[in-house]
Amino acid sequence: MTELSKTYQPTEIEDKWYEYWLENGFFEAHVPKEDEKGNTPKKESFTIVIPPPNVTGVLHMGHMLNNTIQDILVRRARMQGFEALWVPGTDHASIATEAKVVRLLREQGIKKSDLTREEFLAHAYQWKDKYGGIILEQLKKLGASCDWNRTGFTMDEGYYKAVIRVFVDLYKKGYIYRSMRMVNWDCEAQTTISNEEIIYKEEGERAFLYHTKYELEDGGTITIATQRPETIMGDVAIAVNPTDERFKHLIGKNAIVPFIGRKIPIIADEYVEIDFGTGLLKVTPAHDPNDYEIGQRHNLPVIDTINDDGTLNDKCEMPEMVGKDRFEVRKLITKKLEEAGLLVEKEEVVSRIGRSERTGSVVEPKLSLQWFIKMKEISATALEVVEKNEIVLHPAKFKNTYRHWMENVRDWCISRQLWWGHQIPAYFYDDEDAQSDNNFVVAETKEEALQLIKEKTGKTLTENDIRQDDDVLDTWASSWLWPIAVFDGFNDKCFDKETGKIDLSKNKELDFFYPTQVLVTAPEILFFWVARMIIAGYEYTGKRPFKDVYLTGIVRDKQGRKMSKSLGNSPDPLDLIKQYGADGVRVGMLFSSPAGNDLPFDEKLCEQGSKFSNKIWNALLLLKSLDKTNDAIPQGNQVAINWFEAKLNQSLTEIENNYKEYRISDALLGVYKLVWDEFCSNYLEMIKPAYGSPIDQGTYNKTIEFFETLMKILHPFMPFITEEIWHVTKERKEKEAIIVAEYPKVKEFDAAILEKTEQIFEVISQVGKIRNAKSIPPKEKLNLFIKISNTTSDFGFYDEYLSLIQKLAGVDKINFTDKKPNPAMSFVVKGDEFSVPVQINVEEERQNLQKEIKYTKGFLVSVDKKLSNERFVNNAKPDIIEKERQKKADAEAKIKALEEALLSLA
RNA sequence: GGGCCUAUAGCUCAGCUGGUUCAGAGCAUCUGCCUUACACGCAGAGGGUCAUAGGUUCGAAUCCUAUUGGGCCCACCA
Repeated sequence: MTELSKTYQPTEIEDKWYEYWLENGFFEAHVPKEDEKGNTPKKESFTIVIPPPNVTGVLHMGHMLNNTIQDILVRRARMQGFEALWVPGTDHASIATEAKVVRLLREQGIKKSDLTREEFLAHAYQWKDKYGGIILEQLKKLGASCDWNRTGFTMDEGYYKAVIRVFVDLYKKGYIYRSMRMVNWDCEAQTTISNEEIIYKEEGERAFLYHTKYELEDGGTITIATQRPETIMGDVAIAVNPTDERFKHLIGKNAIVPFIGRKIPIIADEYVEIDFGTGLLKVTPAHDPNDYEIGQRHNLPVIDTINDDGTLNDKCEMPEMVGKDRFEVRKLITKKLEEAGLLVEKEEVVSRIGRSERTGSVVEPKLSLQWFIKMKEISATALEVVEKNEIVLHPAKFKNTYRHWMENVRDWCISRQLWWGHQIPAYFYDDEDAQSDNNFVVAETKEEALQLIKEKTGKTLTENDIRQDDDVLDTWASSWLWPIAVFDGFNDKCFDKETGKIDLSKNKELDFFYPTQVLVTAPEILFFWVARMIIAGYEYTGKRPFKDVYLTGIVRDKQGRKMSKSLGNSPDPLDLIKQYGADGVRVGMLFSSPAGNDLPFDEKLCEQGSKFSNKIWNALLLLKSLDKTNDAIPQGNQVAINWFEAKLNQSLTEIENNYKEYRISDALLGVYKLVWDEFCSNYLEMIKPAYGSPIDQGTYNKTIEFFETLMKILHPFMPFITEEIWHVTKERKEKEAIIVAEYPKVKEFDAAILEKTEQIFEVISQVGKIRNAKSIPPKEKLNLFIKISNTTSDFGFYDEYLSLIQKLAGVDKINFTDKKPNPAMSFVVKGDEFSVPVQINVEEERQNLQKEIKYTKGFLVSVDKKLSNERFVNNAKPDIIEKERQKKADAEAKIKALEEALLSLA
């Protein structure tokens, strides 16, 4: 055996064991094979799919927390005998990645607009291959026991196919439709931009509210306020709040658009705020998202007066404005209004104006045709199963949030004007007959598309005649299939080409590993991702995708700020691992991390974690240093063994309960206390022989057994150090590793032993206090006198504990007596009086005793009062009344003992 | 603006269906100790009228109402 280091040195050990686990295939999971008789072994699966990090991502503290929790759960399941699988992978993250690639290309002097789609994608893939796997490599340092053979990516060939197949399927089922929607248009770059690419100035920007007069058809005028007079020509209505007394009489009348003379109705709509502006809103559906919705509600026409480049078109009916930029037109119109005496007021306001991140130009809301999924019907089950706890959210408070969202679910816009992603499988053809926007078909491939067009129109076209939709799908429209698609869930075997039906029951992998057990993710994507996975899960498998959802919190810095790259307040996880060891960091993060609560991160927690590693290491050093004898187990050790056996099982019961409720932090704290306080501080001190003395083999064996059990319980939290210790305590056979060792099962325990021993610990602790108070050094042995005055106890009670009391309290002699020594300090435990002869200040001692008597008497009075209250006795449950009676008896015994002690002082 | 959550020691949190063994834990703080596994340690101590105001009850940190503070999600102001 090599020499063990004085303190725990994680780095080498971690690399060694991770390598060992990989080599032995311990992370791999397989569908159980049939034997010759055709029987499959009974083994249940336990599956977790990783929330795939963005390919753009670098490991941050949020990942650390999230993946540590997953690793804990999967390691424990593995030890419990499940076929445990943790599937890793990454998400293509269309918006984030495309933005990154665009930026990188720009730095190289390449404009996206100069590239073809194919060229751009080639760059993007290059980028993905270079950086996409970094985060997974980093996870290995953390100890993540993923089955790396199964690493997935949302744009893998099979996955891509799955996404397209599902799109086609949903389209056929009538869930997907096209509709107009406002997008954010960058007039300069001539492209749509996502919400994430819009920047707002923190303090807002100066703008004007133009109060403008409109004439009424029946005479008279009204004044509306607008920030965008250049859109007046697109007005189709004036809206007022239906409860606004000032304008009620106008509803149903017509107003006249200035300059062009169009008659537009005055309508009532709740959206209008009475107090804002003049309370009258001009409705321009083509140029404002809210106006568009009002227009939809009231069946208003849409007049789009602005071109893609931001200039006005002829729809504005003012020839002199056509071709001029919208901002120039704003000035011109304002001037015209002024000249015509229609501009009542130019009010200065501060407004949030969205600008394109790429060009800085003001974002123009623009109507365009987008793809949507109808959500109401398809999501009904997803709401129900969470309501009925078939899928359980942890913590449960998120159920409310989930319900609210699902009850108000809106149709999901799934098209994005990007290139990096799954290109929408819709194919357009020229059709001079087609009036509407119906000149397309949806199909998995071009060939199928041509076939469908033939069926639809009777025309035979070639590939060159059709054009695939340029847009790609929203990232979530691919990741919502993650728990299914990672098992190649939508492969050709599960697809009937004839009928076009998807039947996933034919997939053996899926059949075994799905549904997964638990999803560990952040609450902010509860709707984006979790809800949609539930929807897709039921739609395609008829089963829930997971049983439990563990929602982690956000990792924050000490000042409570979210950790982010831009703030630079996030420590590098790999540095932390180097410094504190992976085990230390894992444990450190979980110390303060209840489900759903934010984690205020402090490196001190990691330090605490590494100290814990060291503590465990030292317990090992102690055990390894002992010589053994063949002596019988002495009584004191036997008592210690019996006690720890019970304590272990008591703690394990609590730990298991915490796991059941996904209270991982509490489970960890339970293990921590069991190892540190109960095993190290109590048990080892009880059985530890004097320096240089050997230990009997029986106690030693039992102790190693305990230690190993503790290591098993600890393994999911601290995989590396436990594996190391496992191999140091004993010679192990090949593949006999703790990672696949059997997890301890909860056993019954003797509560009476625990109670009795607690009482002894109390005595030892009280003696320690006297020692502390009198500054008596540990080496100096004390005398202890026990005066039994309680009927519930007798001298025999202490017999088997005498040697332990002597050892742990540093007591030389224990004397049973009915008279206490004088002078001495005393204390009372369960009615028995203990005294240690020391010099005392009689007056001080008397005051202490009197104080305690007074307190206990006060306590007794309150109990008595309660017991003599008829309404209490009549209303309270019997067991509670019994408890009160017990309290009364205990208090009375204590008072008696204390009073005797007080008397003997004199 | 709509909805939801939350308020307990300096910090992070437990406290399940109301009952003074429920006022707790870990960390931090303070005081002793180099007692041969561990000073990355050991032994102790202090610290909260359970946000505020009402109410229900024999009894409330625990249930109800209001107020105030904190957080989250969604929608975002012509």
